[in-house]
Amino acid sequence: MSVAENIAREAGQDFIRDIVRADLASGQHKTVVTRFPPEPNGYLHIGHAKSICLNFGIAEEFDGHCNLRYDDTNPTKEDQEYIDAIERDVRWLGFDWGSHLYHASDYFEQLYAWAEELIRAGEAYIDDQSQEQMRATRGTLTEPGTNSPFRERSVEENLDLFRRMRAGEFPNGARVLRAKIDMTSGNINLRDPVLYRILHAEHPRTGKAWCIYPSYDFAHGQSDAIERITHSLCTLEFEDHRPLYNWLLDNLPVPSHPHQYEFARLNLTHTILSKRVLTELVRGGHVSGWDDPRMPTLAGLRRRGVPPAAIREFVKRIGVAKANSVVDAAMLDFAIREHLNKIAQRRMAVLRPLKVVIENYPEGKSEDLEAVNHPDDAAAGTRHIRFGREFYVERDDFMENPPKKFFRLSPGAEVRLRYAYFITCREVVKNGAGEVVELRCVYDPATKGGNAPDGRKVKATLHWVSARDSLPAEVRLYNPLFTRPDPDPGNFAAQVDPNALEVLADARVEPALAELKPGEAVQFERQGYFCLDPDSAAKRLVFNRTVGLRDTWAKVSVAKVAAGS
RNA sequence: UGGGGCGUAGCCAAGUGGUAAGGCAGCGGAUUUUGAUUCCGCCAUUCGGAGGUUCGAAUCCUCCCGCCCCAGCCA
Repeated sequence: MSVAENIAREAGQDFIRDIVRADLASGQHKTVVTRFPPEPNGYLHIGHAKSICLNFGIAEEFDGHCNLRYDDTNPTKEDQEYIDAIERDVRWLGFDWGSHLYHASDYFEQLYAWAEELIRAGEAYIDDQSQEQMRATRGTLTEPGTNSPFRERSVEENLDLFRRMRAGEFPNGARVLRAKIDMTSGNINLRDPVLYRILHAEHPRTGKAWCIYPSYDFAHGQSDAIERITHSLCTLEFEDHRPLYNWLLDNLPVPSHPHQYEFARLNLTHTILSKRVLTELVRGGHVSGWDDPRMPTLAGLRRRGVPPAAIREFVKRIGVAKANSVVDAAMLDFAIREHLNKIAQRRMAVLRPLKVVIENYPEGKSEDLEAVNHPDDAAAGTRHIRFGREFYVERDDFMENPPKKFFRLSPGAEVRLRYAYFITCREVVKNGAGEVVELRCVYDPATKGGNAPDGRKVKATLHWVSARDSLPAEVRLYNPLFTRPDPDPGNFAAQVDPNALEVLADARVEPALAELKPGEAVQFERQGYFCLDPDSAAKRLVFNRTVGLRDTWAKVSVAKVAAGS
């Protein structure tokens, strides 16, 4: 097997790659050219990641190239902010369009010329009907439409009107250019679709040069043809547009005839992948912004600490097919953990501190202990952590009246402090309200490092931080934006989980964390993977939880509560 | 009810006439100074349903059922 074949096989099998492979094998195409064509009207989300990985991935695997093309045909919805964000996010995901950056707006002049040709050929006409009239004469899903009274205008009149539309003589909505196809077609896209509309709006790139703009259908296929795209990949809802896509390419003197193929868009449980909804989430203040770590946007995932490689791996695992589906968010979590487990160094941090005093540890004494940075990677080295008489453990690691199978601290129980000593809880100190505020314990000096010379075992190892040397920090925990796995896009606001963000303001972390670099992933042992949030400052560390560790105990304890034990 | 698609395990998904890959989740068990990781094992006699063709059908044919998309001068 050749290297290229190996790579292609590695890349996985899906019906689109099968088509590409077949086209290359048959000589139908010598090279493959794809494109990722976002409209700059919002931020990219993980659904786009599927498309990006598909388009750029295929180009890479088959030694072709992929264009980044902005489908910027509707200036009323587009913005430079989105253009910048899209480039940043595609790059971050790990893809490079090289010099192949294009815009549908680059082709406005050519598109206009083709529209005139269509008019000259008698294949398009100017319709003066109002939007309401057009809707009324378009027919319904089951009834055919009827021809516009303006359908038989002369070529001369159509040309004159179209030029005057361009010249700005008419207000928005006064007239449109329509293709003359078939008002009785079962496919509504073929019932004389609108090709150009009047929009007196400033375009982020062409400014005020135009007041008429091509529709998606008139721009997309021709842009593909201009760029000599070989495989134009889009989502299922465009299947009905393919006949129109082909009609236009067949009726215009385009330089190439690309083919459109459709695949199912990504859906994920516990979130909504719709630009409309995400935009409303931001504008309605339900989240802090497009990069809120609860958002499924690439910017949000990045801020949460999700590595781009994990997203690419996730996309690879979910495959590409035509069946509508909803992928379990647990699959994304798995891909994130899998990657982070390999690269993240381990540190100790106590999210909800509970003070512990070792009564038989000399007052004022302290010692340095060695801790490994990564259990499976000796090259990651070690660091020193300071142990003393007083430190903090996780509140959840202590229970005064533990249920069966609770291995952690409780009165009389002995546990290991990671890298330090075995300790036994002797006394529980409570405040006036009856809340546990401190634990008085004793340690076994012979267990230094965490092993007992007499071979006795302990069932739990706890993480901890020194009371004197640890640093205060804020830790932000993120849960799914929606509690229910299948939130309703029509009623999303009411379904946003108010507890999706949980802020722990009094966490304590080991001093080494002060050196963590922005964007660097770290594992807080026994808790999960974290990263520094941009809100973090030298005096005030702020961490985001990217994803928690698998937690078998949490499942067991929840089951116990449910069972009433 | 017109047109276009899609139904393989709880979820994603291979499979294209030769006797149901893989992953996630789940469940057991081993190892473990993270209840993590790792490792091992289990998890569809059946492919939306019913007929038919065939030595042989998830794959071919017929009918039926279910789900998704389309009636923007959005993309």
